[in-house]
Amino acid sequence: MKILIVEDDKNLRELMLKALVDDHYMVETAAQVREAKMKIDIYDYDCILLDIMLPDGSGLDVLRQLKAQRKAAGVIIISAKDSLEDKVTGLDLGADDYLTKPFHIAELCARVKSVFRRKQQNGEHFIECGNVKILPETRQVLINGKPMELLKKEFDILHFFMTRPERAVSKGTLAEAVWGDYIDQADNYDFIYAQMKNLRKRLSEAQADIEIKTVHGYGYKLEQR
Amino acid sequence: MKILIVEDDKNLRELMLKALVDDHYMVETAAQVREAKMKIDIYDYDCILLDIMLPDGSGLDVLRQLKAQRKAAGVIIISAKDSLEDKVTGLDLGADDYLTKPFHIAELCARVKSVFRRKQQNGEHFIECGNVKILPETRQVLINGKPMELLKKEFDILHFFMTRPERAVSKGTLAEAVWGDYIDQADNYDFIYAQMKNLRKRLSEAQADIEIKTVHGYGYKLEQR
DNA sequence: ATAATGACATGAAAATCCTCATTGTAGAAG
DNA sequence: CTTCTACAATGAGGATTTTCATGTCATTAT
Repeated sequence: MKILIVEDDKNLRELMLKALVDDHYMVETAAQVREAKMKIDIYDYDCILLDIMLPDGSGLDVLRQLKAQRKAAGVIIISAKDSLEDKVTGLDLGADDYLTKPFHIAELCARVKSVFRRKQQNGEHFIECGNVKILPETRQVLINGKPMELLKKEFDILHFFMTRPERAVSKGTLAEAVWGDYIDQADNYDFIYAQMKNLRKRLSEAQADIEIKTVHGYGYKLEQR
Repeated sequence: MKILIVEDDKNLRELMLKALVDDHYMVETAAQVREAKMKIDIYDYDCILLDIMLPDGSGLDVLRQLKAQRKAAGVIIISAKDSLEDKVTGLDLGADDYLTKPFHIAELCARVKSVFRRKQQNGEHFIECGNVKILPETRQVLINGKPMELLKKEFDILHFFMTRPERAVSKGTLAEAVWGDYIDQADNYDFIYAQMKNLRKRLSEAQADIEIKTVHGYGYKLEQR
């Protein structure tokens, strides 16, 4: 159970950190929007505690990136005073809960626990992009609601790109994510080309309105038409 | 870069936690021998900060388990007063550095950094068991110094067991580690049986003095003859 | 002890995945 | 605009991995 705390106030951050570590979560922290975005990009968190007023921007931007990347993390928004506006925008953007400063640490722990509880129950996780929907749990793919067959690696690759739609990804990153660590500094990427060809064929045959475009000299990028 | 802090003094633990988190490491903590052993069993850390005097036993036991499991984590021993005995035993057991309480947090950070530096340089990581030696970086296997060929999955499986010699491992755990998350609650384990057969054949043909025995109703276990 | 049941092993067949040789294409340089 | 070069796509073949059908072994019950 991995949590990211995004909070610029050092004292509060450490207070939260301590409480959650004591509750046996794996916790990381970020003090700024920039740092938070970077970490979210790299790691998958289960829950994010998100302050809105940050020195270099609004926490809501972090939330936007999170949703754009289709990350499944639960989000608890934390904001000074009860700025109704932020609360509404936050919940609109898909936050799971809202906590107003100041708050009791026990209250925080309870909210975190309940986010996890809800995440456990709603087993209907899915990722959608255009007319393509995938269900990671069962490794199923639906196009316009019709199921379509993908082989293991094909699914892994599609899943990878649907997590990062519209973003260019290098072949090295893709290889590491789908094939594992030991392949990272590969001398040739023929195995990617081969899988790409098959996956693209399947997507086009199934009339998906998404497409994996190549970024010459770099990698690939999933685009919606 | 993942660090585990094993320290029973709450204040010191949090001080260390804070400093290392600020240095952008991923940090987890344990207050007891029991907790530390559990976490080491499950996760792979790059560095472990290990207090010796703990409420439920000696930190040296944690170190022993670590080495028995052939984990690659660097270890910095932390001990009250400079008990020369613990220091010697610790370094004997393969600790990388030694720090005496009380110490400056800056000193700790410097030591951690240097452990990582050394780990980067020494590229000669290997795991050995009986007359079998494997080099994870290059995915090579040597038996009595003679190289032997293993296929990808075979290597992954052998590597997995050499990390946990003499310990029984369930098929579910093996599957999760070698094949990935989505396979965990598999309905049948034929794919394991198949790989097991091939790996065993190769090991016996190459005259390895290790053997993967089956633990009926549970899984497998690597034994040295 | 023997039979019955579930767990594991085995060899062969099938499916999947990767490699290779070849062809096509984008971008840079002339 | 043409040529050159590196990168990417393709199809076929080969290698690896998984599945399947069957046989063997361990454990429990009879």
